[in-house]
Amino acid sequence: MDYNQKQLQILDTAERLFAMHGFHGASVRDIAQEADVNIAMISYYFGSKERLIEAIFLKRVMDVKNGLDELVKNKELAPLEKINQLIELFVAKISDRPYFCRIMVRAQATQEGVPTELIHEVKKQMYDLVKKLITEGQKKGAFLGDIDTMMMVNTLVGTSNHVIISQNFLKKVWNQEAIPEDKFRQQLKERVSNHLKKLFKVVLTDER
Amino acid sequence: MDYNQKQLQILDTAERLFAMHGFHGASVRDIAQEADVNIAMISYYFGSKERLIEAIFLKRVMDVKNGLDELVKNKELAPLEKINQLIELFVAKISDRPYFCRIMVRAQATQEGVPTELIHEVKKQMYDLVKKLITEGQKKGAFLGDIDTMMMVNTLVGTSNHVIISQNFLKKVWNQEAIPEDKFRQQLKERVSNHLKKLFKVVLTDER
DNA sequence: AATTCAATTAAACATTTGTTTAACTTAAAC
DNA sequence: GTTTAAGTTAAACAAATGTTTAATTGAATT
Repeated sequence: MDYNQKQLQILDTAERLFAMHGFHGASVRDIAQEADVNIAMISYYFGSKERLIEAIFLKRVMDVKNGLDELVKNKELAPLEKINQLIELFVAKISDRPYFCRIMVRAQATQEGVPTELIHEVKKQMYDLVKKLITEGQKKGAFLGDIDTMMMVNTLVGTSNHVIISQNFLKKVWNQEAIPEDKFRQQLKERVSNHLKKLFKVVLTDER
Repeated sequence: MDYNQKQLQILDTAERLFAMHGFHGASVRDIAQEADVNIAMISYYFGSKERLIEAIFLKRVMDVKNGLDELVKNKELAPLEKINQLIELFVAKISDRPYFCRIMVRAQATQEGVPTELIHEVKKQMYDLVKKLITEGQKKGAFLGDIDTMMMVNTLVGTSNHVIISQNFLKKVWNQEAIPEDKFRQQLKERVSNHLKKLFKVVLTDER
């Protein structure tokens, strides 16, 4: 789907406002005003508010899906290296799109007029990929046998999401309110990435 | 705060509807109708919609806070046992209150007219407690030295929350749609609890 | 029995909501 | 230069929103 400048303004603004105020909390008037377009343009281009958020989901979820697909291609890596790449990719994706991360979390928490099938599809893909990577590692003798794969995915996704959505709190509690926003985000991204890599390593293998 | 029957009806219904549709997605009319009370009773008892959700937060958050306070009292337990108790308590609390868990997750993801200070307060308490428990364990030589405490809390809270809010998805992907809701929830609760206990043990200590 | 005050109600209130309309502009195609 | 169609606009639409009002009920207290 290729969007023109005005459509992109609407999509970006809507993503931000949906993330910060929720689907029903962000009005089309707010979106139109902040995106600097006439209200009617939203219906004109996207049909309705529902279809607008659907467009946002389609745009972003496809991005994640494609990222996962690409990851599968790399064959010659060691099992743990593949896991590490997955962690890095996933953390990077949601760190770079914190607004969409918030929308996703909200969408999972409820049934807020959101394309549930799309979410389930990409989550399923995620689960299947991790399962495959861990099983492969086990067959090669690199990973231990007794592993709750599904819960490991929950830890990966849950930890990453939680760090993103509670950024403001972490900044406060960690006494990092002085440093600039971008720098803090970058630090957080690396820190959660390293944390998860260590976590998976110590759980999946015998080493530290 | 002691509420009468009608107030409790309102609080319970509002909690459920706020969780499922978001703060702005659940109208006071919906709440009044499902709680089987007149609309005006909500303003009469709680003042406004804002103050209604604040009352919900106050009710539930205090519950968690008190639970954490009690936990600190137990002194004679081994370091890992204390961690295990914390995990069990936390998982139990949010498993038994899935609606409020959803509201909390939404509230953290955004700024949806919610008492942010209250949330930050109880989260801070949680962080401080884990920090204390881990530091104690390290001093006693039971825990390893190189541990990212803050990220461990994120993993505990993030994983637990994520499991609760994506229950429906897990049920589907795990092919457990046949078994009754209560049984499934109980299974999930024990599974995530065990998963986190193993995780913390293998990260904090040298054993498995 | 009269008084008092909390509980309860239906109706009304002013805003805000998402969406549509109909007129107008722009610019490319013929 | 005319035609065509997409882009753009302010205004209007009905419906839904949170809150208040004013009247009524109920049951204790005096």
